[in-house]
Amino acid sequence: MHVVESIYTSLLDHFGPQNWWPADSPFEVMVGAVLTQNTNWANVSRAINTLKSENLLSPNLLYTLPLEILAEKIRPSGYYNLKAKRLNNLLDLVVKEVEKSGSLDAFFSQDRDVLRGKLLTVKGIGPETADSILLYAAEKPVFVVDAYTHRFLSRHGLIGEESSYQEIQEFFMDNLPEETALFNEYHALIVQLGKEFCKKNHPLCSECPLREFEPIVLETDW
DNA sequence: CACCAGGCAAGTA
DNA sequence: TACTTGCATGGT
Repeated sequence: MHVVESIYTSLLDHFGPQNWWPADSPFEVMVGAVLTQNTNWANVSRAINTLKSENLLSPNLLYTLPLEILAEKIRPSGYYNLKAKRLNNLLDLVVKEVEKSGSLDAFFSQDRDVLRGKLLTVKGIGPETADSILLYAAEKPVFVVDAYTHRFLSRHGLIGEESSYQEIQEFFMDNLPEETALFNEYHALIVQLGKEFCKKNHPLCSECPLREFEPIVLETDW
C-alpha cells in the first residue's frame, strides 16, 4: 500500500466524510471556485449568499451585471474588483459554450483535458481553480492541489518544498485509482486537515492525525 | 497590533 | 527563467 493511500485512510478515519463541495449547483461551484482564491471560505459564503438572496446566481444574469455592481455584490470575498473581472472572464466562456452545447451539463460532458484547456484560457483561472471546477462541478477525476496540500506533504518530507503543481498532482494521481469520488473526498479532507492542524506557522502537533507519518522541521516558515 | 485565508497574473532583472 | 508585487475583506 502506497503512503498516499495510508494517509487517506488516516484522514477519513479521523475526520469522516466531508460531503464536498458546499454548493447547491455546479454553477455555484464555479462561482465559489473563483471567489475562494486565497480567501477564507466564510467570506466567500457571505458573497454567495448575497447573490443567492438576490436571485442572481445564473450565468446570463451575472454576465449582464455591470462589473461595478458585481464587484459590490461579492465585496466580502476580498479582491472584489479583481474577482468581478475574473468571474466575468469565466462567464464569457460559459455563456458562449452553453449556447454552443445546449446546456452546462453538455459543456461539462466534454473530454476532461479538453475542458481543462478551455478553462485555463480564461484570465484569472489557474490550475487549482480549473481543477476545482473539473472535479466538483463537472465531476471529472482530477486531483486538486492547494497550499495545504503542498504544505503538509513538505512538512512530512514526502515531496520537496520546491515541487510544482503538476508534480504534486502526479504524486496523487500516479498512486491512486482514477475515481472522482476518491479525489473529491481526499482533497476535502486535506483542507480540513489544513484548517485544524496544518495552518501556516502552526507548530508540529501531537494531536495531528498524520503524526505517525514522520513530521520534519523545514527551513521555511511553512 | 500582526498575521492568515481552499491563487493568479503582471512586472522586473 | 526566477523572483517580487498587487489585489482586500473579515476572523483570530
